[in-house]
Amino acid sequence: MDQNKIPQATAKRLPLYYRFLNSLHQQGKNRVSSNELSDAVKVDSATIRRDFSYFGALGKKGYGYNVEYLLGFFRKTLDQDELTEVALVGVGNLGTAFLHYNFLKNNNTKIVMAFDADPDKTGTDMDGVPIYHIDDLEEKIGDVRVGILTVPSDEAQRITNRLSNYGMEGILNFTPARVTVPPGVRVHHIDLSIEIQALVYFLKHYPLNV
Amino acid sequence: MDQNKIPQATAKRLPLYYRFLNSLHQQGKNRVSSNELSDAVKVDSATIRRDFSYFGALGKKGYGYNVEYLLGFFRKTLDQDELTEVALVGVGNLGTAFLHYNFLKNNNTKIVMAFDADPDKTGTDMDGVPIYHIDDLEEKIGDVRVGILTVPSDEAQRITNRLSNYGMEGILNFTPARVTVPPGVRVHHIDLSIEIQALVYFLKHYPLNV
DNA sequence: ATGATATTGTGAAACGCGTCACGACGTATG
DNA sequence: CATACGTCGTGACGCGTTTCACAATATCAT
Repeated sequence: MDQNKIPQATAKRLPLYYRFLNSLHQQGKNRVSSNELSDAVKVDSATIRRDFSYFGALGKKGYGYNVEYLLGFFRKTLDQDELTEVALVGVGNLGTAFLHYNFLKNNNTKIVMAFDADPDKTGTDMDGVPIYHIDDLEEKIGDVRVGILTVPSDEAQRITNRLSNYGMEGILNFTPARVTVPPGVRVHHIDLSIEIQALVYFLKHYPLNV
Repeated sequence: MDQNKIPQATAKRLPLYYRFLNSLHQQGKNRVSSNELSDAVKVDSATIRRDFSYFGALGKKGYGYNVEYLLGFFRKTLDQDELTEVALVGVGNLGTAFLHYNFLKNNNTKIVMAFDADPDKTGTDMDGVPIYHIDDLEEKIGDVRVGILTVPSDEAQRITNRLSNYGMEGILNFTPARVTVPPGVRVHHIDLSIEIQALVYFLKHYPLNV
């Protein structure tokens, strides 16, 4: 587990690099410099070089990085070969957006089932993903260890309890509720309304240097 | 503009505090300590105290914070900023989720118009927000300076160009595309697929200390 | 009143991260 | 082969943020 040394900030950028390297590869490019990459992904080139350097010396001075080599390396590092199954809870608009989103494209995660409380939605498929009733959560969940929470916020804690009681290890919480979980469960919050407010706040108070 | 002194990290937490204080107030609670608050919003209590301290001494030692007083204070601090109007581009599932979301609740931003390329959607209202055709963007946009981008990713750059040509200052980009903008335009990226991959990566490589 | 208890506000230290700047080293060219 | 050039990898620095830890001070109970 020597990857513990990789900074979290770097880890969050890896999928971005991977995705872009893939598209480079498809374009037939087999060489790329940190500067080109920087233009494309909008990350400072020094940051990119430092990020890569955590994995060792992947590039060649005076040349850059070999796209194919880098891709192969990241594929292994990011475990792109093993698929992670994900369950989605709450098939509202946001949940539906996720279901329609093609997570398999350059991606190692797949939504394999969804849950909702609305009987009109349950029993059906959406883009090949079965939608079960929320009452059947425990029965259907199986080995899935990662969940996406897109339910109304007053349901968030209750559903979270059920998920974590059933061995869920990671939850991506899109509700504004700050849920409490037992130790060992990792929750990431994405609070859309806060993101907008933050953008507005920065615009007003932290003008870009132009 | 003395809020320039407030750290960005603090600024991003303010809406969170405000939202939770509101719910405390509705529960009739009139006193809260940084530790209680910490449990609820999952932010270290020392961080909360430091955040509050940027606004002066709001609490009482040995007692905590008076909920009503704190609320009143934040209301002035946050809401004295007038309402910010936002335009949404791309009324797919994700865009629809935003339109249905009540951004006015404890919030100083409001989506006032939306755009889409689908003639079936344009000309109608959604929760009181008019949906115009994307071709009328320049004509309708008016003074709006903040945009939410929920279009297909291969449209992202083109729409971004049109928005920034028309004086847009802030863009919240939900597409995976990393768009290029003129100087002076601020773009925040929220990349849903990266968020999932990051969660999975952390689960595998950064086990929680249990 | 008095002592026990609770909780703030904040210096100071620790941390994580991004950026600069440059030596090292490989490639490209004539 | 020699020289010019390009690009990496990284030591060092600095900034913004979090966390520690505790004096100061208020409350609470008797």
